Amino acid sequence: MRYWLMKSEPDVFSIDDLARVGVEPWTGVRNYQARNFMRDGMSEGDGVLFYHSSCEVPGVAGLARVASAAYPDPTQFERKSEYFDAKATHEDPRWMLVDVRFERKLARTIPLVELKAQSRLDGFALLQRGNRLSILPVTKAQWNVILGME
DNA sequence: GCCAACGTTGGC
DNA sequence: GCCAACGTTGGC
Repeated sequence: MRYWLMKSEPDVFSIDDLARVGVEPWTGVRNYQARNFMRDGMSEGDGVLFYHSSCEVPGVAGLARVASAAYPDPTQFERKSEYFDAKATHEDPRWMLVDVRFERKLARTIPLVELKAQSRLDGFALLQRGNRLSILPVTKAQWNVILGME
């Protein structure tokens, strides 16, 4: 089993939204590296840190699980979608996604500033310079450190 | 294949 | 709102 961090802007889709729907297809990823993590790295049952970005207190807000293998993101074929991609075809889909299942909210959001201050998280992909990826790998050790900060 | 221009992300 | 970082696009 592997571990991941997935970013979401809570104004758009928060951990509470995930709690409400239960399972959410992770549509709209349009970055190749992030796509490759979903397509080549993720397996059903993997652990997910649900991260709130671009908000008052950015940080890890909850836990989720990968709930499917990767499959083509249907929004790439929807002409009216903001995620439409004219170069994608059903025969040769360009964008993939996984389903994400709510597990639980953390007792508190663990703020980015605290993650940065935790020396045991040196090397954590989220904290590396200029990182903008919306999906990142997390080691088991990093996972345990972060949950220990709850 | 290079690289300038442009767009997006996301913290602050 | 600013700006650093960096991915993508497209001309050449």
